[in-house]
Amino acid sequence: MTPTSNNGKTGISIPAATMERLPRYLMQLFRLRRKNCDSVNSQSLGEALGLKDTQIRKDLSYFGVFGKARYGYNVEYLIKAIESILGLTSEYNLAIIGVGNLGKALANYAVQVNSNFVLKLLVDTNPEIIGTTVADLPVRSMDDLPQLLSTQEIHIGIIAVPEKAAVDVANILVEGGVRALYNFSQAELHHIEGVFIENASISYGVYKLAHHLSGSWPRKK
Amino acid sequence: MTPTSNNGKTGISIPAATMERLPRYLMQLFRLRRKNCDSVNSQSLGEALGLKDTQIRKDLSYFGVFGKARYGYNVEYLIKAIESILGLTSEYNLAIIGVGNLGKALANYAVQVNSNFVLKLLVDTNPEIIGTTVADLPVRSMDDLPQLLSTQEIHIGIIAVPEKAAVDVANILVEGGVRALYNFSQAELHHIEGVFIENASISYGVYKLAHHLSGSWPRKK
DNA sequence: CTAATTTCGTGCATTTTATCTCGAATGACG
DNA sequence: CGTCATTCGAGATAAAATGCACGAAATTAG
Ligand SMILES: NC(=O)c1ccc[n+]([C@@H]2O[C@H](COP(=O)([O-])OP(=O)(O)OC[C@H]3O[C@@H](n4cnc5c(N)ncnc54)[C@H](O)[C@@H]3O)[C@@H](O)[C@H]2O)c1
Ligand SMILES: NC(=O)c1ccc[n+]([C@@H]2O[C@H](COP(=O)([O-])OP(=O)(O)OC[C@H]3O[C@@H](n4cnc5c(N)ncnc54)[C@H](O)[C@@H]3O)[C@@H](O)[C@H]2O)c1
Repeated sequence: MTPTSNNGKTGISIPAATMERLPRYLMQLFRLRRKNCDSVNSQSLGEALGLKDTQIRKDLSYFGVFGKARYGYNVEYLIKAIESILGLTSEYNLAIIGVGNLGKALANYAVQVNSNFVLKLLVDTNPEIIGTTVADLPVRSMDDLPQLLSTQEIHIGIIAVPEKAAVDVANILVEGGVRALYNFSQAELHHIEGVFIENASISYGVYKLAHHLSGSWPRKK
Repeated sequence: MTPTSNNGKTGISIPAATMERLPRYLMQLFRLRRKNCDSVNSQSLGEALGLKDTQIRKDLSYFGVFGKARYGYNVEYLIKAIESILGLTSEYNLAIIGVGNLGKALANYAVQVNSNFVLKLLVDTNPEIIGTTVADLPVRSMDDLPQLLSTQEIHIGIIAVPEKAAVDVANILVEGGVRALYNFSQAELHHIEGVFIENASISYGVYKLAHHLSGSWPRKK
């Protein structure tokens, strides 16, 4: 059976909460692979992620049988399976708009995360930044962006510009055919038909920590 | 009644999901304040955040009565109320360890987010970075960190160093009395008794977008 | 003043999610 | 080769979260 098959469970809708957890499983599996672990059981995987073992088994069971009794899950196989479920079978081309501090950090980070994400384009307006090389890519001018988008397909546009420029940048990307935006600016990007927008929110974590320090944040088991 | 009071609902435990949403409400309220909106109703707040209006009313009702019929919620008052619930009444001192690209971005960002977070300390090991000024603060040497932590109280330690240095940095911070860590490195920080650890996860968002592009991510209504 | 209308707050039904439980499969070991 | 311990898979059950529906409060209009 291929990792993608659903083990005959057609029609069953996967809980959204399960889908949200899959990337976390994947990251932990990558860590295990780096440590040369061949297999992992639901209990230790759960401990690493702060989840109950039954939670993990149930999540994975929605997609078919991946584990073996008395052994657990094969790390490599499970990585392939989850990548397949998440649609990481094909490559995704990334463009980062705004190569300031955050843009640079993201550019360097993007190449590490997963080989399915390929950084293709870095764009800025600042003449001092245009032409420099970041993460082995030249920074291009914002003026050329529409033309660049017509030449190569960009799947995900990462917006790392100041708040007031974000909406304009988003529009240019969408006009150029980009269907998924990852917005790091504080701007509020309104919903655009047919475009998936994900907002990064580094501040939420700080709020959580503050609340923890101030009293008792309700613990998730 | 003060915004902190619980309207007589003592003993009722607040759903974890509600607590997770409060920071999002707060961010949206900040946006509205910047646009000089005085009031907002549950419906428009819900639309902006992709939530049902009833969800928002229910969440807020756990903490008491904040709204008025036919008017909605006073933005300023609701900000104060949520800040109070989240423990943002006192100030929190931040230290950023690792002033590379990400550290710099976070330093500049931290000062914008909320005046309750005060960036106090920037630390690095690189001699070329030590002594430079970022976000109006001098970058100090990592060697001095233990001493610096004994001089001033740091509430939240933000870790923006390479993966292999992260565990050491975490230990030094904890030994220096820091009780909350915000980890941006890919390292897995094991649970430390009495310390709250929050892991940033920029990659999850990209996985989500990839899955969306590859098929149909289960929509949250 | 009264009626119409908006929008809140909340009890309760529904839906979704997490956890418990246990049979079955697997491999270790004598 | 049979027994035993372990770990999975998944149905049943419990818990949590969501969303509906309606009464109450507040504002506007006539
Ligand atoms: N979401 C988060 O958690 C988080 C964290 C840090 C920073 N940020 C945000 O990310 C953004 C960037 O932060 P930064 O620290 O890198 O700022 P920065 O000023 O260092 O970088 C912004 C870059 O965008 C470029 N730029 C400006 N207008 C542009 C345009 N119209 N098109 C293309 N490029 C343009 C600038 O030349 C600059 O290089 C800010 O909005 C900041 O608030 C968000
Ligand atoms: N979580 C995310 O989404 C995300 C995004 C981008 C980067 N990152 C991670 O953040 C980290 C930093 O990224 P970056 O792009 O800023 O890298 P960078 O190399 O530009 O910066 C790292 C800085 O840490 C300093 N440093 C190294 N060892 C140190 C130590 N022991 N004590 C103090 N400082 C030390 C270095 O001198 C350097 O200035 C990396 O681990 C990267 O993977 C995470």
